[in-house]
This record gives sequence, structure tokens and C-alpha cells, in this order.
Amino acid sequence: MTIVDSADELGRRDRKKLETRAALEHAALTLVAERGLAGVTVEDIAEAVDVSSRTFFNYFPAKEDALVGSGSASATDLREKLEAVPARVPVLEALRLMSRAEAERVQEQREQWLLRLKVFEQNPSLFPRLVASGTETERVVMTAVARRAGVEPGTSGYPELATAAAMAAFRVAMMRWGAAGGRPVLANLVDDAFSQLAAGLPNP
Amino acid sequence: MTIVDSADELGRRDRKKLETRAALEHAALTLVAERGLAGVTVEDIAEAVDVSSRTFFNYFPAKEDALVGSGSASATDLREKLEAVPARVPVLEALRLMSRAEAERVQEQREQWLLRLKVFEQNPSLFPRLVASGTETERVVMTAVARRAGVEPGTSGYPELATAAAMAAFRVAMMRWGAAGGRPVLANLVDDAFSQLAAGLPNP
DNA sequence: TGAAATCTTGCAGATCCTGAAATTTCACCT
DNA sequence: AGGTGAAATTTCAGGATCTGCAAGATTTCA
Repeated sequence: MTIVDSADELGRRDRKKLETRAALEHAALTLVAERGLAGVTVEDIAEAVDVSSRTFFNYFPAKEDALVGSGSASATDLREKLEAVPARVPVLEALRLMSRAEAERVQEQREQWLLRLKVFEQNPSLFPRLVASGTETERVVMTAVARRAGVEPGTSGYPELATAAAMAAFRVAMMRWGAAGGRPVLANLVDDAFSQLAAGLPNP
Repeated sequence: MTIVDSADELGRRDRKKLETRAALEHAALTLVAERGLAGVTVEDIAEAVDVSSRTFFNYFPAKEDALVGSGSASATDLREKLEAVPARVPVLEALRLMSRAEAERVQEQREQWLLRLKVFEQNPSLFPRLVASGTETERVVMTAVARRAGVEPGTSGYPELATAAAMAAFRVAMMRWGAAGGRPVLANLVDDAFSQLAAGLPNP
């Protein structure tokens, strides 16, 4: 006679794991926002969540990874979004639609993302990590792009370039969104960036 | 009666510094190429150059920075290259010319760059660092792009996007170049990537 | 030559991160 | 209920990274 285990067909165990992970991410973000990256140790973060610091490393390979967190879309997630677009749609347009879908996910976690962006702004040394976390993602998306475009990866450079450009467009949209306090509709900023790309980046 | 101090009007002191830095970079690259990133400690690198490990940290803030080294173009260097292009040239074209100039610099240090690319390929965790080192550079170039385009940074997103796309184009060209063993002419690959960008990344 | 600036070095120490073993928690089955 | 095995957490030990600090060596310059 247990209370209905709402949370999406997950046992107590997995639910706790997600909880712990989320708590660690949140603690890391708020603490670093207050004291700066160097002013926060892994032990501080772990203590705030009341787990051992060793446990922290069971969840994240490095301190900074808790700040990037699972915020960066998982590779497979993005790939699915891309593959959901009909094959007749041109590559760049498909990447735009994928990015829009991702943008909605970000808007859903508005507060968390604004905090994250603020932390990144205040600790520029973190910015690389954000891109870092995108590396694996970029590889997966790039492969999907190559298939869609019907070319082999590593020959024409087209899949690599299109993917990298799309990621850059999304990143720029995110930065504008964060800089504007999350006021604009992110999807519009994404469209904006992709329009410029599709037009060949002519002088404004 | 000293041998002509060739090296560009530098005293013995500064010459030694440059030597030490170059030696550390070279030792780091070759050692990591042999044993992998985790298989090499800072002490190993320092010993190979016969300095103390403390000295290593006087030159580089972190182990990985010795691998990126000064290889990544200095920000001001790139900005100068960009500003050397007449103002009437469109932004994207100016970025292409800047990249071509940089490409020549890379070709001049062919062996070092091929080794670097190989190390990056074998240690993907380093890739972020490379981008990292580009962050500051990107900011400087972006500012110059904004002035050239006659827009304020942080409003239209154009300077940010154009710069990010150009960097991506250069990066993709570099990867293709490295993957092909440094055989193609890098400048041609750069032109290739920029052509695709300027055309709006149409399906190939 | 002698003072000033700079570089190197050893040392102490905080923090990061990992492996292994002990302990606890949880899911599942009878 | 109670027992069992898998998974998560913790404790512990230890190597590696990186930072101040102060002493010693080297270079520069007057």
C-alpha cells in the first residue's frame, strides 16, 4: 500500500539518484554564484547536499561538470530531434527545427538556465567546459547530419561545418537570451541566428 | 665578444625564457603522444627539460596548457590581421582573409601542428582546451568585427555569430588538414569552408 | 663592480580525483 | 515479514595538481 510512485515509472532508487544529482547541480550553481568558482570546494557542495565528497565524484567526474550538469542536451536526445524532421527538409532547416525543440526545453527550465548563464558569465574559465560538454554531442549530431546529407564524414567537411555552425547559432541565441534576462522568446532568437546563417552572413 | 645575439633584439634572459617555454611545450607534446595524457605527470615534463616542476607552473597555469601552448594565435595577432583588411571588404570575406593569413602561420610550423592535432585526436578530453584558448581570442575578434560591421556587440548577435562561424570554419579546415596528414594546402581548405558559409550552407 | 630586477627552486599545504574495501540502502522474492 | 543480492554510499589511503612564500641564483643596468 505504497503511495503512488508518481515520477515516471521509476523506482525509489532511481528517483533518489536523480534527486541527488539535481541537488548537487543546484548546490554547485548557487554556491558558485555566491562565492565564485575558486571559493567553493567539492566538499562544500557535498556538504550542502549532505553526502560525502566521494559521492560527488560518483556523479560528476570533476567539479566543473556539476555546473554544466545535464543541462547540456544529451547527444541522443538531440539526434532524435534531428531525425524526427522529414528527410526532404534541407539540412540547415532541419538543424534549425532541432534547435527550436531544444530551445523549448531550455525555456522549461528557465530559472536554472538563467542561473547557469550568470555563473558562466561571472566565471569565464567555465565557458570552455560548456563547449566541452558539447563536443560529444556535436560528434553525434554531425554523424546524423552526414547521413542526412548523404556524404561521408571527414571528406567534404560539410557535415562538420554545418553542425558546428548550427551549434554556434544556438549558443549565440542562448547568450543573447541570457543577457536579456530571459525576456525574449528563445526560439525567436534561434530563428534569427539561423536566418543569418542561411543568408550567408551578409553584412547587416 | 659574444656571438651575435641574433634572436630579434632580445637579451639573454628573454631568449632563455622563450627557449624554456618552447622546450616545455615540445616535451609535453612528445611525451603525451607516447604515453597519453594520464600517463604523463607535470614532473615528467619538467624533468625532460631539466627544470623543477614548480618552474613548469611559472610558465603554464595547468598541465594541459602546455599542449595548447602558444600555438593558438594570440588575440591581438588575429585582430591585427583582421584590421589589415580594407574596410570596404565585407565582414565574412575579411574573416576569410584573416583565416588565410593564420593558415600560413600554421603551415610554417607544420610538424608542431601535426603533432598537436594528433595528440588532440588521441586525447579527446583536450579538445575543449583548444576551444578554451580560443575563447579570449574570439572575444577580441568579435569586438573588431562589431566595429567593422558598425553594430554594437550584444544587440543583433551578428558579430558574435559571424565570428563564431568563422572560427568554426577555421577549425574544420584544420581538422581536415590534420586528418589528411597535412598534405592539402590549408589555405584551400579554409577557402572551401568559407565558401560554404557564404553560400548559406546549402545541401551539398 | 654593485645594486636592482627577475627567474628558479624547494617547501608547505590546500584541493582535486581515484581505487579498494567496508557499510548501508533498496528492490525483489519466498 | 524476513532474507538475499545488487547497487549506492561511505570511509580510507594516496597520488597528482596547483598556489603562496621566501631563499638563492642569474641577468640587467648604472
